[in-house]
Amino acid sequence: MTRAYDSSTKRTELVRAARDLFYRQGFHKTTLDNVAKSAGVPLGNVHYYFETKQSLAEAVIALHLTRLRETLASWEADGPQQSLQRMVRAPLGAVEAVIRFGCPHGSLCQELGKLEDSPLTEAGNQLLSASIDWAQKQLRALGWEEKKSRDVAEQLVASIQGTMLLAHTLGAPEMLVNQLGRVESWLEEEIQPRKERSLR
Amino acid sequence: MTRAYDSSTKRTELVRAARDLFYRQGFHKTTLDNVAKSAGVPLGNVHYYFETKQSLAEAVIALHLTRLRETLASWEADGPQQSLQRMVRAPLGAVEAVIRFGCPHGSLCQELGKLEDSPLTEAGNQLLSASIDWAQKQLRALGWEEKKSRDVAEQLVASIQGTMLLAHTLGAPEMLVNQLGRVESWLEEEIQPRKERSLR
DNA sequence: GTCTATAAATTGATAGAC
DNA sequence: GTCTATCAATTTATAGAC
Repeated sequence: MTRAYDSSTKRTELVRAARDLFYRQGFHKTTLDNVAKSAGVPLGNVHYYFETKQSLAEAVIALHLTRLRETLASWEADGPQQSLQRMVRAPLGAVEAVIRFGCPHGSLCQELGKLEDSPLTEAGNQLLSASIDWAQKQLRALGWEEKKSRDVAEQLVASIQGTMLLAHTLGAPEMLVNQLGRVESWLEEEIQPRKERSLR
Repeated sequence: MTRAYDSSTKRTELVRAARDLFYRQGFHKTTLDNVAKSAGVPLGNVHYYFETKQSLAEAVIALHLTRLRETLASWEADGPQQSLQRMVRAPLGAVEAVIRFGCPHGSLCQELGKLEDSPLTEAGNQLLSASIDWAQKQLRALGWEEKKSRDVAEQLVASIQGTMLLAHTLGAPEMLVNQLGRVESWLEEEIQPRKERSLR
């Protein structure tokens, strides 16, 4: 079955369960039995919907991508600057999860990036490039040139990702809040520089 | 055997091999057989030196920490500002590895951070906190106050980590070079602000 | 200390009944 | 389509000879 959208409840439920478990335990540590149990499906039945664990992972990434694109689009209502601010603040909407498990996209990319010649590696990088491209688009909408908008978009996503990694590793929610605030201030300054910048 | 330093060639060789494989393949994907073969030691012999895979991982982290502290100390010769510059530039000394496998510390922390109540999680976070603490020490040596030096040290390490994650995930060495250059510029500006900052 | 052989458990994947 | 039962391979860990 190769439909882009599958109405099968069990298939959908398997992908949802896998996405959750891959986030909380990592891809390699999660077994098909874990996924099956979490989805309320017998182990053997998993292979009716997904030939291999890898193809299940591909469906998980596709789900991540769909959700991500929806989320990014939903941030665009009030103009580019507001959009970027929402991106920076997004992790604050799930502080506890970020502290316990890190970034769902970033941690998955780390893990999949170490596979050799796997389609999963390629699929995974879309999760980060989608965010960078979107951030660049916002900066372009502010009238920025190609090169500078790309540079700042990359720096922005890197800062957010690095902040989540640190706060997760050190188990420090207050660091997440504080450092995302600093990223936000930095971004504001990039967009609207003041000649005499006062310390906040 | 609980010696801090063990002259046993085979034990040392096992830890070295494990460190390398954990970096290139990840912790969960690496089997004890992989480690044994890479170290030139029979599988069964691994358990003479390390009771469990976890205790082997603890030794790997201890090795990382020892090396990291040596490296950080080696950067301190020419004053705080030079020290921090060396930290930012450090990934440039291993571009290919960073692109293929990410940051040895960051990727390990991501993976170990998802274990539940494991001593490995606690051990892993020292890899990042050691870098933050060291960076803060350099800023303190520049006369900075406690709070601001902590904030900037965290932001610096987060930026470097995020940059490595992005460049690794997207397989983009030029991004690593370019963005680390931007981090360096940002850091210079933080340390020696110019009233009228010219675009570089 | 070092090694071979193998146990014990896990896990991705398959077969085949219903 | 759904499920049970199980295979085949892998992998952590142990036993015991040398």
